[in-house]
Amino acid sequence: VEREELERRVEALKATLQRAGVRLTPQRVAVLREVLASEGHPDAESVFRAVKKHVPEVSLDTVYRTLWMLTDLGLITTLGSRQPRVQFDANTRPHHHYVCLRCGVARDFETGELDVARLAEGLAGFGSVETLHLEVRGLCASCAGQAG
Amino acid sequence: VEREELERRVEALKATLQRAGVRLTPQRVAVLREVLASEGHPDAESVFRAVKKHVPEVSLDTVYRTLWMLTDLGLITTLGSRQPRVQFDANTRPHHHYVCLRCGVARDFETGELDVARLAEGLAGFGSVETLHLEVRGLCASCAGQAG
DNA sequence: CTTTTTGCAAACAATTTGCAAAAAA
DNA sequence: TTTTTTGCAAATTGTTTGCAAAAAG
Repeated sequence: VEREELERRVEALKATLQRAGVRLTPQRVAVLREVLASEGHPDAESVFRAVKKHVPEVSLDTVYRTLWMLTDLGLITTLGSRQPRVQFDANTRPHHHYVCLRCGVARDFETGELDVARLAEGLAGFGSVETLHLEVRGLCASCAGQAG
Repeated sequence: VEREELERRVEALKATLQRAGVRLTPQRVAVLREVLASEGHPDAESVFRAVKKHVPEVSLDTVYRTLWMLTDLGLITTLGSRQPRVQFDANTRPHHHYVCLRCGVARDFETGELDVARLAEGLAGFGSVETLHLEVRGLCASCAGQAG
């Protein structure tokens, strides 16, 4: 991401946040600039380190708060499931998971959609392909029935 | 899973473990029976509660140790990535992740393999489909280059 | 008997929270 | 000047670890 394009995205995000009624503090602007500038998939700590270079008095919890706020607004996402505990799975057949965004329940399903061989071919430049994990998230029937 | 089929699986697993040189303590047998019996995707705590009914003196850390041992042997798996920290992602385009099993580096990729509409159709019984997250795990080129 | 495994209690690491002071609107 | 946000420090939560006693082979 080149500097000019980055600034364009920062300004766009700032506008979106203001429209959402979010106060633009220097800390928040610094955090969002760093996430947008990050090539990879930074954790809170590394965003924190990057932000501190420009706003030395920032605290780690503000970085967390800002990152989750951006996530809640759908402006960034997180890798992996957001379940706080490890979940084990004794199903040894190849399968995938449907996870409810509200109650967290996870159900197994199988699909013929994924051609492992074709995927592995496309990803050959990255490395070997050992396993595939498809997670579909949505509102489960039971949760959809309740208000919300 | 009916009782008879369950016992068959328990015995099969016990045999596998012995072949792997693992000592069959009552705690371990109870843990593996509970994981096999579990319909869903239990966390360590709920396996712990179930095991305690039969082996009251069992401790939570033994449950963890046993579950991870089964995982290491490839006999069960875990849901979600096993990264200890949340990773944020500012890439707003629909994309998927290739994650290295050794170094944990995550790279984005896109694919035309997944037909969201068709998937949503197949999963209609579970609930709505909001997002898809495909995670491919393997050994990245850089890690494959090193010994191991 | 020798080696591994257990239960306990304490340690850990990532993340979250309560709150008074500081900053935004 | 009213409301939100911050930084700090302490709390919380899920998981792991060191160790002496107990159990497995």
